[in-house]
Amino acid sequence: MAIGIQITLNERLFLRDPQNTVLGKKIIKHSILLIDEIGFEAFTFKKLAIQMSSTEASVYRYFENKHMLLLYLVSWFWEWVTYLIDIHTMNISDPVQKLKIIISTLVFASKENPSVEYVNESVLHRIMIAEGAKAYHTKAVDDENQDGLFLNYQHLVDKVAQVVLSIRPNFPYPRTLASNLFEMANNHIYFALHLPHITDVHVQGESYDEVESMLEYFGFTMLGLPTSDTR
Amino acid sequence: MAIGIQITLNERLFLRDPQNTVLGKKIIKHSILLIDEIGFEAFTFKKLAIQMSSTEASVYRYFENKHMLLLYLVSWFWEWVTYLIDIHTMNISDPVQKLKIIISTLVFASKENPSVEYVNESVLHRIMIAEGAKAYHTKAVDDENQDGLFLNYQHLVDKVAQVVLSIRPNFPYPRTLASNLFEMANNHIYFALHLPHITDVHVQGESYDEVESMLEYFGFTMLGLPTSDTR
DNA sequence: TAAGTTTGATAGTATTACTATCAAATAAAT
DNA sequence: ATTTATTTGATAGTAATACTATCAAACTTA
Repeated sequence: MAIGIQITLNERLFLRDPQNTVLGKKIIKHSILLIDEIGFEAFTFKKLAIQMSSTEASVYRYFENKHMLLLYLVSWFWEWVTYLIDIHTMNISDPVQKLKIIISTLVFASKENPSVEYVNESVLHRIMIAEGAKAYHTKAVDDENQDGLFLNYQHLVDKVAQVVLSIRPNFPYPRTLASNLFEMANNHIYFALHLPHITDVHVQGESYDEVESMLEYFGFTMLGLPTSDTR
Repeated sequence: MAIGIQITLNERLFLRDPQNTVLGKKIIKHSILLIDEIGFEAFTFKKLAIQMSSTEASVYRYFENKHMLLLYLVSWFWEWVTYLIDIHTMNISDPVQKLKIIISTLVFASKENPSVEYVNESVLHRIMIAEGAKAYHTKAVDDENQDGLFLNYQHLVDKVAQVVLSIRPNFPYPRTLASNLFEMANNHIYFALHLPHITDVHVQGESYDEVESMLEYFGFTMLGLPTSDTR
């Protein structure tokens, strides 16, 4: 009797809904762990099947290929972040406060733990940071976009853009700012860990405080808001 | 008697320097065209060999694998952008003007045509936009960074960060701003072309004027500079 | 308890990602 | 001008990847 949040995803992402079956959930669970461990390039359905004591054919009954599985995980993540943002900003009316909460939710997505026992959100967050960009950098983007496979991300960007506009109705680039905050969040955690020369922030373990301050500084400065900077 | 700019790259990027031989240059030339055409995932050394009327084995004598070839192209691109920025800012002393030139160089990299006959810069720019991020999103980043395979990009970020600091000596995130401008430039061209919902800019053909204005707006606003916005 | 659905087991194919070998062509050195 | 060295092409081969197909066993639902 898990509380179970509702994560509704585009049906074209999968051949058979993994959320409906034991095997499906096992696929999600182990794919997250395995992609994190060996990286998306080295990840194969064969290896996944072995690790979860199933067979390649069974995995192929749920996902067309590993790219679709990645797309599924990415959509799941954005849907989940949307959910977190919604519950955290539910009773907040001040849009500036909302933006602050959005930023901290984004950065600390890994810390939250909803009752979806087959998804390790902390590991999924790492996958998003390391592999997320690959979901939309393919020759099939246009078709996939046509099929609505990126709607979750689009809606989230939309939502944040609305907050931006309610802070500064004349801000000329609300979606750009919104998506940039998302991209920066993941990028600069990655840079801090692997290419420290091209960022100024540091992370130790899963403490992303400096990333949060940095995003607030960028977002707030862009909107002409005072930056607290008390850190 | 080509004028021939000097593009010096880390020797670990290749097994044999492609710039030194006819076959090497052919590999660079055709790999750029083929990656652009079919995408990096579908690109193989076999297909490349066929397209350039050579053999798989010959290509493998120059590059360890296609990932190293991509790394080579990415390094080449950043080295070339660095060169362009250097010649364009050579006689400019005002750092604000310098930043402006950096941004426009970045965005219009595809338009410039130095005398490197085997590199189609316009197509390479497209590859950077579509595939560039894959160069550093791998499990081997740390080793490759250790080997200095990302130094070109790092140095360029460094250079821009210095300009940022000469405009605002106390700006807390000079490298972050610099790398973000680079990432945004490519990302938002890509978004405009493929995921228009998550950006505000538009591009038609290879006209990136709106991207340039947007980057100026972001960069200048972050540094507390007036934005011209006359467009 | 019969019918339907899902999974496992196994097999098979085309392609990918290489490595190895050797002869032919080309370039460099004497 | 000819030996020597280097580069390329041609071919072959192997292990892994990315699938598809088939059929029986297990499990669920009616």
